[in-house]
Amino acid sequence: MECETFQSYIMNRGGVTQSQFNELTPFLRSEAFSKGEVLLQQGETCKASMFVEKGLLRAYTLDESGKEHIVQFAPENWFIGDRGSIYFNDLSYFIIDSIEDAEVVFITDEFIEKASELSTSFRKFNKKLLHNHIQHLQKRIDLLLGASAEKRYLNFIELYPDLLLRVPQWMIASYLGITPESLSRVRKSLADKNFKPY
Amino acid sequence: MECETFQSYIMNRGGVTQSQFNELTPFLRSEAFSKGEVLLQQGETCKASMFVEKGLLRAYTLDESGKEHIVQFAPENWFIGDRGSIYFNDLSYFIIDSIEDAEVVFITDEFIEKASELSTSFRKFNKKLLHNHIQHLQKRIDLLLGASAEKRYLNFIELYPDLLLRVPQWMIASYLGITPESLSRVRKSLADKNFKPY
DNA sequence: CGTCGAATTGATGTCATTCAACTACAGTGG
DNA sequence: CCACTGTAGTTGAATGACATCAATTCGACG
Repeated sequence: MECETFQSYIMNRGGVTQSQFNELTPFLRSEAFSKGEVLLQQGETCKASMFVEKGLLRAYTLDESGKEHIVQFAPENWFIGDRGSIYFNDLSYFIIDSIEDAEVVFITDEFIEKASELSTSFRKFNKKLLHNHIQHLQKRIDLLLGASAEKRYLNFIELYPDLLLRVPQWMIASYLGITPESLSRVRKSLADKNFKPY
Repeated sequence: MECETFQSYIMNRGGVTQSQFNELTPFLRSEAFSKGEVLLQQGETCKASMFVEKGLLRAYTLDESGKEHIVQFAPENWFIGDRGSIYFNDLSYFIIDSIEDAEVVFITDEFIEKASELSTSFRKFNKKLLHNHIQHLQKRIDLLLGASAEKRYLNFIELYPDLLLRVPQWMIASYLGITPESLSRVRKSLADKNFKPY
């Protein structure tokens, strides 16, 4: 069982005590995936959220023409999953796979319920997480509603400076909703204006 | 106190009993707004989510050039609010105003907490609402990542057939992330292919 | 009836896409 | 160790989708 990162995450940030955590371990399961492996296929059902201990995952869809649309990246300490599938038993809308070798902890609804029962501060923390997630998604929508390719890219750099170095450019393009060629041109134009991300 | 719609909403769908509801009424406040009135200004703090009893609200932002980006519509039985502002005390990112004369019930976090305490089924219901909201936002992002103006419009019609008749076209355009002129042309082209929404 | 905003239409512009060619580099097998 | 192959990234030219600007029509409302 490899959940140290998750353990310290919910202990430090979620206010869960050691003894509470011990009670919760039976509900946890972790698994390692290698780069490129698919954790959730479109059309399967997703049984749990996934917490990334190590590595980097992504959630994306495929359109009719086979193009990928990356909806979310999940590096260390992030959650990822298909909530429609988890909570409404829909078939998964997203594909989730790993961009780097990864360690993942599966967080079932059962775990969340149990933890919420044991710890008020976890309950509050979880609530904040959800609201934070919603807020984040809304801001992303706002950005997609009319910001230029350049603005989206600058925003991405600001939000995920660490991912810049870990994610191939064509995936960033897909996350931004533009083509790799366009992103390349945006970067060039920024370089010409001698903009330096790092 | 005008909360009949909300009352039947959380009794029928949230499984709250009459006596539980009675205990909760002290936490509720409702208010009427007329068309065009602003309920939340950008930069204010938002103290509560709002449940729409009657009428139609919208949440939007203004960009540097003064253009509106509509992030959400909220007709009867929908919630709207700025979660960043409610839960993290940020200044509101959105402006919320009313498109039609409206009756609104203010749902404070206190109310949610109290109701969750009183009723397990409300707690579950609320959880589902949140996850449903997240799923919905993710699908919207997926759509904005690369779907054509026409596809977005068709998707809008499918999701909100009722809103088609109530929301002026330029607001729909703003929700879709295109200009009113473009939407007009999309509609024309659909009409030429003799597409009929109703 | 006149006014004002919404919607349509046309002419033109701009930004991003598409398609194709080319470079760079990493991984594979001889 | 080097050729072969495949993928990422860049660049160019042509196209296309949507935006912009301007003019006109339509319709609601005073």
